[in-house]
Amino acid sequence: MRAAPTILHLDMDAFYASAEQASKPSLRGKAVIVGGLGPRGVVATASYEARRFGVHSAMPMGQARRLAPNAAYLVPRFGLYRDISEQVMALLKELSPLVEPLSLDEAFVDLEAGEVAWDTASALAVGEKLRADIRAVTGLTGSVGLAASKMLAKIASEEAKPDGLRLIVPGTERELLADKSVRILPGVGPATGDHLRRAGITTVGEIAEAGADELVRLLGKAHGGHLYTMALAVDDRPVVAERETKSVSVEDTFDVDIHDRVRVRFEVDRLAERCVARLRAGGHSGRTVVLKVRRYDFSTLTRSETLRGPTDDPAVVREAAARLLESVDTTGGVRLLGVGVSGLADYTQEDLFAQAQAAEAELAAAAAAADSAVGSASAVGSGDGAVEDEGSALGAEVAEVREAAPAERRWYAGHDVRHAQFGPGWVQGSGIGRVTVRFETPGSGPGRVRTFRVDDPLLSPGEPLPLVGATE
DNA sequence: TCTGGGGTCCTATGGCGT
DNA sequence: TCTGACGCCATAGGACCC
Repeated sequence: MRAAPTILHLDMDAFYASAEQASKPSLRGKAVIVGGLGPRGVVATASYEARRFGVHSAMPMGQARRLAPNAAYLVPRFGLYRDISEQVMALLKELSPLVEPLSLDEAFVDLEAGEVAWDTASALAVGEKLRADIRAVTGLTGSVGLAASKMLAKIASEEAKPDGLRLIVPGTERELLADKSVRILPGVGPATGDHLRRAGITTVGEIAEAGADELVRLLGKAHGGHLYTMALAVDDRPVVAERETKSVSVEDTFDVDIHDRVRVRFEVDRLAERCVARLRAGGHSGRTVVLKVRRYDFSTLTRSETLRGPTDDPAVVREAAARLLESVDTTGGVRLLGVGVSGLADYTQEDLFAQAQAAEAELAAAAAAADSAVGSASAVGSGDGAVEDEGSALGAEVAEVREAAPAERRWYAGHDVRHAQFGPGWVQGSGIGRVTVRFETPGSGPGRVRTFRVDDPLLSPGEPLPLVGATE
């Protein structure tokens, strides 16, 4: 660990909610909750005004609505957040080549590698200037933590929130950590926290007192050992700029459980297509296909299959996922389905060759399996045979469902729209054939609300407007 | 109105080759 | 030839993070 507090952690304050408040003047100073609005949605971000009602991230939306019935509820607009995030990351890259993004709203920066800070005074100056720059460029606030290691910089930014800066002076770390809950250490979640509590350990200081052996005994070699060193405030993890993607996955939770086997199969097909689209967009191919199923009772299981070579062929992934689905009991209903690909490889000609071979082999194997299945089914006559027969009928029925995809126009709460007469605004709510729009822009004052029919021809979806005046 | 979506890492287990 | 130790890989699950 270094001697000077030259690792910076930036955490944007209530990022999604703040971005929405910045683009919607009428929401400034109000409780804003961003998240999934369906019956099974959860809160992604709550504005600080909403947190006063007890609303927080990961809370079921229904509970949030009970706590804060008058808050504004919005669907996330990742495109907007990504644009803002890129502006912020660009500012960080001006400080140092070593920038490690953790998510859209968080990153570590190695200030020493950027030669912009070498001691407490210079680090503080860089941190304050960064906060000012972020505000000037994006109109949003971020909190900055400065310390001699990643762990402590992150703890510092957490304590600085909202809209603050905190520096942990090297040498004071252990003393500072001693009385804090074990939950502030990275890697200690609800399960590990409970585990430690049952062993009589609730503070970071108690971890340090317990000793390395005891921690390893309690939590295993890797986790226990790591936690013990963290508790001593020892953290040598470097800031890593480029991290390679290890897997790509997509998943959907359904508003109501799916029971129909045909529908389940159809959704798995769609997820496989989406997964491969993302895989290809990232220039990847992968060898292992993973199917994830969450059942009606929230029990979750995964099944995976490793192919002979990496693929980015939708048909290959779809078929592998379908085979995996065969081994899962879905009676009782399915709440969530997911398809992922791991074992990623860079796309190369060799991969292409291996993929073609693997696809052929898989097809041949599948054909052989189908033959033998049909054979044994007809031999049995009934019972198991009925299940297998349904399998062969699935393909045709799935194709039919795919044709019948409805293309109804949806107005999502919070999304930008444009009205031919009234100009730019955003969807405040919709239902019963009506959509309510508030006409305002980031630079305007709070705007007026008007209601239209959902099929009003003058109303069209719009693009997010820049938060900081592009016109001025 | 119970519990999202996209990831990472670790552990246990079992097969297989040496 | 049998057996054990060992390492590697595939698979499944769980914890954690934002």
